[in-house]
Amino acid sequence: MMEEEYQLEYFTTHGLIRKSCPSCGAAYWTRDPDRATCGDAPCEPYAFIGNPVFRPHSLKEMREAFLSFFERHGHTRLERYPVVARWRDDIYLTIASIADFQPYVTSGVVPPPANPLTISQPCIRLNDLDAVGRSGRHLTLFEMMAHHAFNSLGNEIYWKNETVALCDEFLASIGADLARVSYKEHPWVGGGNAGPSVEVLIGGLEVATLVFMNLGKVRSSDPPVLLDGEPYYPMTTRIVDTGYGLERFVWASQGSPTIYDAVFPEIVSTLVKKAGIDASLSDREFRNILALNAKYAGMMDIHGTNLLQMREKVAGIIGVSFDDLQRVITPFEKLYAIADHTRCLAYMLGDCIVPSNVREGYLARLVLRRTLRMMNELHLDGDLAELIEMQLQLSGDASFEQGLDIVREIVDNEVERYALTLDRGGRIVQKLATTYRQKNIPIPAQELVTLYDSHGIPPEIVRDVAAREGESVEFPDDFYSMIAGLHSRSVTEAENPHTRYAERVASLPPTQKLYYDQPDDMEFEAEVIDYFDGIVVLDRTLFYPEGGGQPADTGLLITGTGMVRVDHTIKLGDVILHQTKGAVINRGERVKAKIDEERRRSLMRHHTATHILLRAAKDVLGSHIHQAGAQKGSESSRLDIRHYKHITPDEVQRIEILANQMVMEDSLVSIKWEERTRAEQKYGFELYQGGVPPGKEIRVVRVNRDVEACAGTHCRSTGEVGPIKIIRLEHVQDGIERIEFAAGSAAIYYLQRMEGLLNDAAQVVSVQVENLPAAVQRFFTEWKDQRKEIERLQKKVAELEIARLNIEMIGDVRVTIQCLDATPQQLVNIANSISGSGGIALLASKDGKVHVVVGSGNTAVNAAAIVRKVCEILGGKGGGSPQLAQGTGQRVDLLGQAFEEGRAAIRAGLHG
RNA sequence: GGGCUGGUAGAUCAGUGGUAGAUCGCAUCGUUCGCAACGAUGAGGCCGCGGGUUCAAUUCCCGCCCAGUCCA
Repeated sequence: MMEEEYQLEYFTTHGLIRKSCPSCGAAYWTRDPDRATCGDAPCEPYAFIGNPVFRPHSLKEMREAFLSFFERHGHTRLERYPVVARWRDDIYLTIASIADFQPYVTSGVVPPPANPLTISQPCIRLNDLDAVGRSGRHLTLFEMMAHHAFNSLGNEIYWKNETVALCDEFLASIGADLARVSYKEHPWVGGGNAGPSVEVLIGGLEVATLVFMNLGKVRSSDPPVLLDGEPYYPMTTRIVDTGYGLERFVWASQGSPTIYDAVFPEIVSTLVKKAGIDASLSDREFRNILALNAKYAGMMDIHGTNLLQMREKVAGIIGVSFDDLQRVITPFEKLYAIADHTRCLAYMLGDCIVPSNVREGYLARLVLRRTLRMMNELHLDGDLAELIEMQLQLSGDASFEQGLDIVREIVDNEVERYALTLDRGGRIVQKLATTYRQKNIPIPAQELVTLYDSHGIPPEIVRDVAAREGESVEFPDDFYSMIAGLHSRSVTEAENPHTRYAERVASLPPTQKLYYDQPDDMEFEAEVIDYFDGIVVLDRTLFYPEGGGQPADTGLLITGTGMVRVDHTIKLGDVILHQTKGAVINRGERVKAKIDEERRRSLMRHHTATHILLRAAKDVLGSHIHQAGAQKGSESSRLDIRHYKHITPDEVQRIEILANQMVMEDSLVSIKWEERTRAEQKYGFELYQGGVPPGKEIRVVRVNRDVEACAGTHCRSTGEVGPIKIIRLEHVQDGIERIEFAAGSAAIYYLQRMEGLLNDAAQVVSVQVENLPAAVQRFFTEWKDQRKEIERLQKKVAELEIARLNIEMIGDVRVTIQCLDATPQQLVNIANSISGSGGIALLASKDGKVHVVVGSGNTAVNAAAIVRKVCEILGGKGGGSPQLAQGTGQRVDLLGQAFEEGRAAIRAGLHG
């Protein structure tokens, strides 16, 4: 980045000079001619610890100081956005204040909600998860205080000089000595944009970054600037993107050993007490170690793997043994991490994330389980829900949508689930440990992979459990890459089969979309603009193209010479393609068109019903209910929602009743195009249920109390929807429940079909429908009882049969060879009874074919061998154990001969 | 959406191509003033559902359902 970008008039007129840091080489601006380094870690240790650089502020005081300062200086204060970036489909969590305004405001498509503006935006970043609690400064959730100015041609707000001036003035307003502040030059690149930026440093701490976004990836006539080898071009919109770390300001204002002590003193002290380490805090030496560690830990670049090296270094610097440092620090690290994680979870859950194994829900679960593990390691009794609730209240943030009771329920749910997983895991590991101890080898790495991949048991836990069983574990360093290898597969991307038409379609004028203005019309006339591969392009159409979960319309085109069927309609850019079968159509021809009315009306009913059901589900289940997908059909439709447990039958009924009440209220459905930012402010991000539509304006559909951005066709009023019947519930995947339903006539058909099934079933057992459950229950019980009775009787019969059997003695062994009138099961019973007392039985029964059973109580005679021989003669097969064997054969007529062979074989066995 | 693991008695799980098992729990009896413990006896199973292979399937194969888990 060019040096002149940083030659600000403000710097030169306010006595700042440009210096170069001997440690890192970076250029920086300072008022202090004697300053030695740039002032950033690791060039300089934290100087503010024990020696604050601002007047003491609490979190709340600092936030207010910032926002009101910028309000006084012409900025409009904005409410924070949710930590889940629901207005974007490229990221799950809000990672910076500027993320609130991407992509449409930053690209200039949509005007900003205010200009200039100020905001304190809670952001979540999980990429340094391992450093949280250890480094003394990392957080999963932090508030990025910001002032933004969006400059465009003809609308210049302010640029670099004013930004730095505001920064200086704000720092001074909270008590900073400006002589200690340095501005470090630092070219910024991120998310397809770039520009010069300065880092604001004081007391060794970077407290803010001022970014001047003026480069983008959109090609222009200006020469490109190369950054990291990538070309960037000047933009017409230039954005002041500042980020002031609220927590860092608070920390620097208090000079506490770690950021955690400054930011959540209440939680930290609660946890210290709970963990029973409050006594050691009064020990001076102990405190000293903590403070020194904090001071130098900040200088180290922490990434999980080299933590131990870092610790050794710190131990060396502050002059204690590695083990002492480790012993003192470890519990505090965990405790700090818990303090941080619970606040992160409070915002995640408060902003309605549902923990699950997908998307942002997975991230919430990740943080939650990590917190539980650390609580467990510190032997913290007490429930997580309580801590999170405490964080929610301490935050003083009134904008959480989720109710406390549901947050508690979700957390308790997750805690219980994790306990179950670990419990189950513990048993599996125990079993494995026993197996491998017997073999006298350690548990192999492959087993660890299976345990983690299939059962979610992390190897650390396997090691612990195995150790308790006195068994060691083979824990390879590349464990997680082994896992990654298991899952690395090329993702086959679904290709839109119509993109090959893109070039041809690009030259065509946009199709006029009649279906929006005339949702009730089903017939129209139009001119054929183009015709190729059976695809008809019209100048205007009522055919709704597939999109937003609503299937395409079908229908007829009537030409001068005949009729053509439209099977499918799709949208490609601004052009709508009608896919046809049948006759050839000529360009320029006028056609009459007719949509399949019943189908379309049913689709509209189902679509409007989807909105109603979503609202009803939200009312019944809680404000975390979001649409996770939907598919409309003309027979039935599906609505997938995010929810943390299974919907109960009782809840289904309540949702159904509520939905139908909204239908009966027969309120008008209102549809209007609104400017994006305005709509977001008016209705919130609940608007985006079926994905985030592009563009400056969005189509806002209001159905009763539900308001969504939606491009589909809808009924005029809720009354037109007709009855809504939930058909079935399905658990699609963790955290997502599917509601399948029918609306209008489809609902009636469904009810009729169900009624028919009930009637048929009732008729079979000859009872009234009302009595069906009781009758079926009775029959089932009776059937079970009778089965048992039959079994008992068969045993009895077998006993009687045995008494009547012909017994011949071969040597001193009792042998029975006989054909009986009995079931195969009975034969088995009899044979068993005889072999049980040392005898040998060769039994058969005839029913079309011959069943043969041999029981042998004598080791000299192998029952299976006898059966094989006998069945072979009978033209069949058989086998079994030496004690009992069975088989069949077709040749009933050869039974006598078969018996003789059998007798010979038994005799041979006994005499052999 | 894809991969993997599992589904057997009320619970936890063995097991097997040829008569379904263990432990705990439960019931009854015994021992005891009573309880725990102990001893004896017993009840309790569509071996998830549906197909296929086989003389024979709880067991092998395919599909589905349910639960769990990892990765997108």
